[in-house]
Amino acid sequence: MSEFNKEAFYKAVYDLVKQIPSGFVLTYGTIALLCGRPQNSRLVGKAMSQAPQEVFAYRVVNHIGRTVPDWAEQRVLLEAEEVTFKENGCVDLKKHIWRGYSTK
DNA sequence: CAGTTGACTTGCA
DNA sequence: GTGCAAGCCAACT
Repeated sequence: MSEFNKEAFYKAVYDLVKQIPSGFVLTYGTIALLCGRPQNSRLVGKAMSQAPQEVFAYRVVNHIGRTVPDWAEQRVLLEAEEVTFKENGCVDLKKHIWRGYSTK
């Protein structure tokens, strides 16, 4: 039976986010996909909301590069990591999307 | 225990 | 890229 533990998913998300190098970002959908739940992108966000400070939650953005609805510090932290932001407030995913899990 | 909400994604226009 | 609608699942009310 395919029992899915939220705890395992959360741990996988945290472990993955912790591995993100500076200057790179990842989308919730990508994280959810790598954790084996492409449809649970919301759970990734929910996990991040409960994530401890030892997790680089600020390196996680949504699929257009938009930051968290109510987290002004995130942009500052990303800018400090040489992450470029566009005038519309979106991160340049084309340059900063992390591919460490699958280098081609 | 049913309904609403949310740090989201995808598809269509 | 932007806007609207539908889908998805856990947590909250």
